[in-house]
Amino acid sequence: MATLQAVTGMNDLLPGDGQGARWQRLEAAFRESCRRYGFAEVRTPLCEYVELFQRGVGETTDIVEKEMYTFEDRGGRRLALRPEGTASAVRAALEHSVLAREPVTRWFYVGPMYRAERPAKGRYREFFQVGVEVYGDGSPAVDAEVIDLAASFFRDLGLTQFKVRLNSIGGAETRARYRDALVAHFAPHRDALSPESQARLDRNPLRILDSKDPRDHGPREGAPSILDALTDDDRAHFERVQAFLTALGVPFVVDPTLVRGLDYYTRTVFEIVDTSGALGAQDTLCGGGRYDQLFTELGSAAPVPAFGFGAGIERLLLSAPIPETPKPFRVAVVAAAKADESATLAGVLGLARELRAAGIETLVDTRFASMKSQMRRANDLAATVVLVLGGNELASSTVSMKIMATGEQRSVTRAALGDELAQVQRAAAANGAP
RNA sequence: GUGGCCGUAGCUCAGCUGGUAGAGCAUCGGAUUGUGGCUCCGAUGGUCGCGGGUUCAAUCCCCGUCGGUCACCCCA
Repeated sequence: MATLQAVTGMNDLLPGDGQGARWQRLEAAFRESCRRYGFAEVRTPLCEYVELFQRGVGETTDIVEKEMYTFEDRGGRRLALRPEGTASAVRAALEHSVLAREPVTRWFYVGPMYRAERPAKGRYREFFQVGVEVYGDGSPAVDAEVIDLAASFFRDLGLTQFKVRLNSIGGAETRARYRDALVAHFAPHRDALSPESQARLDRNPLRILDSKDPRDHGPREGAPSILDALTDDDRAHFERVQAFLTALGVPFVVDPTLVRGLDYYTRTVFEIVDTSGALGAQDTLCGGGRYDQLFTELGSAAPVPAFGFGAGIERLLLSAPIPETPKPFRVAVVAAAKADESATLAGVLGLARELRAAGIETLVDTRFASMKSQMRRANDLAATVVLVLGGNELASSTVSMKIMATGEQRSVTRAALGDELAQVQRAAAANGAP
């Protein structure tokens, strides 16, 4: 390629393609949900020491093993672009002893994440996530409340076709037991498994369960369910999560094969998948769960229960019918190109500054181009009103005010302009949407 | 990372069995010498993704490469 281009899998968002407003509305809706549920924003660097993700997300996960952007800084330190948000947030909470100051921490974040995967629809190398985290409260009520937050946020975006999938992978004891049971089940079928799953059998047998390779379907028949391996405590926790969700009226389906690809999860795991088909294979809108061991793994002396989720903005935008924003009241000031250029443009700038100081969105056309051209541009930019300033107007301290919707135009004195515009704005608001 | 499909004007695309390119929209100008939208007329705009090969001749066939897309993998 002769011309410079953006890095593979990383996108520009340009004004005018209609997407910027949708991003802003989505983020606003998320912040509003977080406000209602009592979460506050945390911002962390998008770069961390590699070790954080190795210890936090897990050495053997695909994310850490083959998808992380890592590099050395000038001091030879090993850094990584964050592949997800939770490890950084926990690091920040620990580093600043946040839980020494409050019993429960509720954070949300919005920002870019980086994974060097092959790009596809709804999957990019730089992608944006929103997410929430709760630290310090191990109650199953937190699990249900946060899942409710996610579902409620999605409904606010106008999403109706989605499904909450829920599972419990228990704590360390449960997982050790279940791992043994799984290995015992799959070992006799080892040769029938896909090559990937044969490797998983040794490293992370749980992942065989959600393999989509048809070769793994047969051996999977009759495999033990993790739900049967839960300890009494883990089972009680899971049952209470379900009871709380039912009480909240959040529909969900329990799927014992749901396993997440990050090592830090314990007990509750969930994801919300899009069922509209708008996303193809990348149908996971949001994923999360409980990670009661993560603080300890990152060096916390005391264990801290934690729960959270992350959701992909690009994917939400692909399936959310976020409506267009209504047209704002907007004034364009235009120079009649017949008078003296400097005097007229000075007048245009002065008038525009006056309007802007009054809080009115004001566009100027300083090209000193033909009236036709300027009017056309004002129309393209969806100006509600165009104010024309030329030799005549300057001489008489007036402006020509044209209301674009009706084509009506009249001369208005500078003194009366404020009131006249306010009147037009009221009329436009009355005519326009809601 | 593996496989399939696709890369032609700013955008969406057409281009026959190989003979060096077109439309619509957009942009600019004019019809309307200080007035938008609709209509009409005109203009600008392309190393046919890039590199190599076959051929008298390649947008077209072959190979490579870059990018996109779909599936797998994985995941948000």
